[in-house]
Amino acid sequence: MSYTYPQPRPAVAVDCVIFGYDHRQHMPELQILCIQRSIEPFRGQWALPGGFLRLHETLDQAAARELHEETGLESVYIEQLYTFSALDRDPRERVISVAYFALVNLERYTLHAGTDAAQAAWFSVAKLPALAFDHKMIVKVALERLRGKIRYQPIGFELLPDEFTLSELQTLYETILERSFDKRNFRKKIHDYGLLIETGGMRRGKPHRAARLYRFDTKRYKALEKRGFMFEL
Amino acid sequence: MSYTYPQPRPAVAVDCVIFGYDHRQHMPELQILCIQRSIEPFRGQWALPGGFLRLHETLDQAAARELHEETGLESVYIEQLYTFSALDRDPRERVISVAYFALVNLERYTLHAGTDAAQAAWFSVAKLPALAFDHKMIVKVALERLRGKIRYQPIGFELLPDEFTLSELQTLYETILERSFDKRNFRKKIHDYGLLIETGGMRRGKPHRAARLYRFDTKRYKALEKRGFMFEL
DNA sequence: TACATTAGTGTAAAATACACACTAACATAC
DNA sequence: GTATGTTAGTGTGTATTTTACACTAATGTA
Repeated sequence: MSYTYPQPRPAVAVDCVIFGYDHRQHMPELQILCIQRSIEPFRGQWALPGGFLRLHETLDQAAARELHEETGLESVYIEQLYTFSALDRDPRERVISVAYFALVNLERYTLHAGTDAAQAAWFSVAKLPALAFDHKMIVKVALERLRGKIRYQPIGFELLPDEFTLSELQTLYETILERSFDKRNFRKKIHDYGLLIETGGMRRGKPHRAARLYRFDTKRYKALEKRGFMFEL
Repeated sequence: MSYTYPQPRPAVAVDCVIFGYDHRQHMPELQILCIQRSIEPFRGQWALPGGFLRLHETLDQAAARELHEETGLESVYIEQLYTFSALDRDPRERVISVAYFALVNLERYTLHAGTDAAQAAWFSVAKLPALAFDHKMIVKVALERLRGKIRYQPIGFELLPDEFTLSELQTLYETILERSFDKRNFRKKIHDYGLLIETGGMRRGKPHRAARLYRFDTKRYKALEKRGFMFEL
C-alpha cells in the first residue's frame, strides 16, 4: 500500500528524552535512556527512543506509546519539548522530529533489555555516548528545559517515588541544578509551601538516623496554582 | 506532479501568533494579527496567518516566510511555541501545526491590506473574533507563554521601538501582565540591571514634560546571560 | 556499647521588595 | 506670556525574604 499527495511531505517522527533518576544511589546522577539502533541509518549507534507518528494518534499519544514500548511504563510524566526540523537531520530524507521529555523514577522500573529487539541502556547525562541524528542537540534542549522548569514547577517529584525523604528531595534538586542548597533553608522553604504530607512512615535500613517520609500534595498544589500561587525553589 | 510514500503522512503546517503592540496609543493593548480566509475550510472566517511547510525550508524559515508574507516585515523576534496535533483539528485531513509566536512593534509597521489577496487585521487579545481550526487554543498557549516569558527574559523590548521611554516600557509590562507596577520601584529595578543606555534623545510633542529615551543594551545582556545572570521583573 | 553517618532543628544579619508624595518640564489654551 | 493640565523624574523607611551558620538525635554496624 502506498500514499500519494499533491505536495511533498516530510516524515514526522517523535523522539523522547527519558530522564531517569535513582534516589537510592549514593551519588545519584540524572540519566537518559538510549537505545542502540538495529537498522540503518546510524546502525549500531546509540539514539533516543523514537519512531514515526501514526495517523490515528496525536503526538502526545505517539510519545506515550514510544515511552511504553521502550520502558514498559505507563502514566509517567511526559511533555512536549520542541520540534526539530534541520534539513539534513536525517540522511535518508526530510524528517521533522517532535521531541518530548519524560521523567521516570528508576525505583519503579528496571530495564528489561531487548524489548524491541533493540538494546536499551541508561547513561548519565555527564557521560552520554555519541548519539545519532541531531539527538545530542535534543538532549541539550531537554536539559535546559528541565533545569529551567524544575525551579518554577514542582515536577521534580516525578523523579522520586511517591514517598520520599526531604534529603532525597534536596539531593534531587542539587543533582539536577548542579548546585548545593543549605539544608535548613531548603527544608524551611519546602515546609512553608505546605505542599508535602507526612505519611507517618520512615525510611530505615541505613546505619544512621531514620528519615520521615512525605508525599507531594498534588490536589493542594493544583488548587493553589489556580489562585495564582507560584512554586519556586 | 504527486508524491508517494509507503506510509501515510500528515500535512505539516506552520501558524504564527503575531503579537503587535503600539506604544503610541493612549491605552495600548496587545494585539494579534488575523487574516480572513479566502478558501475553504472556514472560508470567510478569521484565522492565524499560516501555511504549509515546504520541503526545502526549516520550520523557522517557514515561520519567518509566513510572517514576511503577511506583514512585509523581516528580522522580527520569532520563536517556536508548540506543535498541535489533535486528530480533528483540520476537517480536510490530518494536519499537524507547528505554532510560532512573533513580537512586532507597530510603529515600524502599518498594515498594507490585501497582501495575499487575504484581508488582514489586528485584533486586541481581549476582543478576538472566532478563529478557525484550533487557533483559539493556539492563541491561549501563546499568551501564556508570552506572559510567562516576559518576566524572565527581556523580550518585551521587541514590542517597542529601538528607543523608548521608561514609562512606555512600564506601560508595556502592565499591559501584557495585566497588573500595575509602582513607578519608582519599576524604574529602580530596571535601572539597577544596567541594561538600558540613555540615548540622549527626548520624547517630545506631548503637552507635558518630555521623557528621556533609552535603548536596550543587547550586547551587555548577552554577556551577562552567559555568566548566569538572570533578568527578572 | 562505641562509632560513623545522616536527620532534624532556630536565629541573627543582610539583601530585597514594597509603599509612598512631591517637584520639574512641556504643550496648549487663553 | 501666563495659567493649566499632564506626565517625567526622584529617595527613604519598613516589611519581607533570603542567607549563613552548628549542634543534638537516631540508627545500623562493628
